[in-house]
Amino acid sequence: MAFHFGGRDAVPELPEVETTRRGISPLLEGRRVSSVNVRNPNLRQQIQTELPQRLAGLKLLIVERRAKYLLFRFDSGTLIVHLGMSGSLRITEPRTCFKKHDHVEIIFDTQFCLRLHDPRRFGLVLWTEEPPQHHPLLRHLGPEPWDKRFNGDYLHTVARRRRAAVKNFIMNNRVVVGVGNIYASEALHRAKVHPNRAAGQISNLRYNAIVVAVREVLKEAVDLGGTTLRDFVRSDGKPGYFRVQLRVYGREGEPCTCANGIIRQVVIGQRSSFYCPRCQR
DNA sequence: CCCGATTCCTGTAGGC
DNA sequence: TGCCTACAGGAATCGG
Repeated sequence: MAFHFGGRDAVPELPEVETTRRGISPLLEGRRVSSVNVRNPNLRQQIQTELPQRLAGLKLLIVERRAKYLLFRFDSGTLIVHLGMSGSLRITEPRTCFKKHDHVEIIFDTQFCLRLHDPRRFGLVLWTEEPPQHHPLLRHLGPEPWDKRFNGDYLHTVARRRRAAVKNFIMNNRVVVGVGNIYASEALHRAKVHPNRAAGQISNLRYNAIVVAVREVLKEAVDLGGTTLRDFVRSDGKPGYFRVQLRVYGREGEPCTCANGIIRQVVIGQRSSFYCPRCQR
């Protein structure tokens, strides 16, 4: 038994984090922590030295997700986990050989190991006893993409007088969560909006299209995650992490689906961005 | 407050 | 084949 959840080749964006949550929650919810092994505490923040004794003996109530954070809820507090750029969670049998970059292991009911694998160590494992939504890392987060409050009017209002590129604007966690670099390019292409356009100069109507496109591309990816989960079970763990068919990302020089333009790659906010100069205005 | 630049890190790809 | 460099990206942080 060895199921992989989360990014391997793929950067864990919101759909990958949600897929991870759906994969691990039925196996772990209701189980009690037997022990915790921290092999390398040097992640984005150093793992608290008291984490193992804090978690030992606690019963996991539920695994939730907020933005790209996984929230492991216990009676007395919450374990906040972020997969960063290269993190993945895997459930193994105890005493399975550690792979390089397996940094943390939580054993449940002495038979289920949850392991964090994270080569670049931008991930995060953090214990908090305050409500997680009050934690400094989470308290300023904007709405989830499927929240009713995330709509064209909202974006239009928040963007007023802002001169940042719309691509950076929708990647801003305070505006809306879960839109990473890849899906930002994809969503703006679907909405036919130029990624470099100033956020404050976009109409309500176009912001409606952006909301629809963000939800569409994220939902397709979450649905693909469902397929991935079935594949994990069937193929006993080989990742095969599917991504939504990307229409612009990584396709510089290729013809756009509109058949009129050639996809361009530019740098916006220090990040690679892809768009079609003909159909995105 | 807003926004651009910088920083963390390592696997991978490309040049020579 | 191997060495070197550039690049990838989430998000906190800093400075203007």
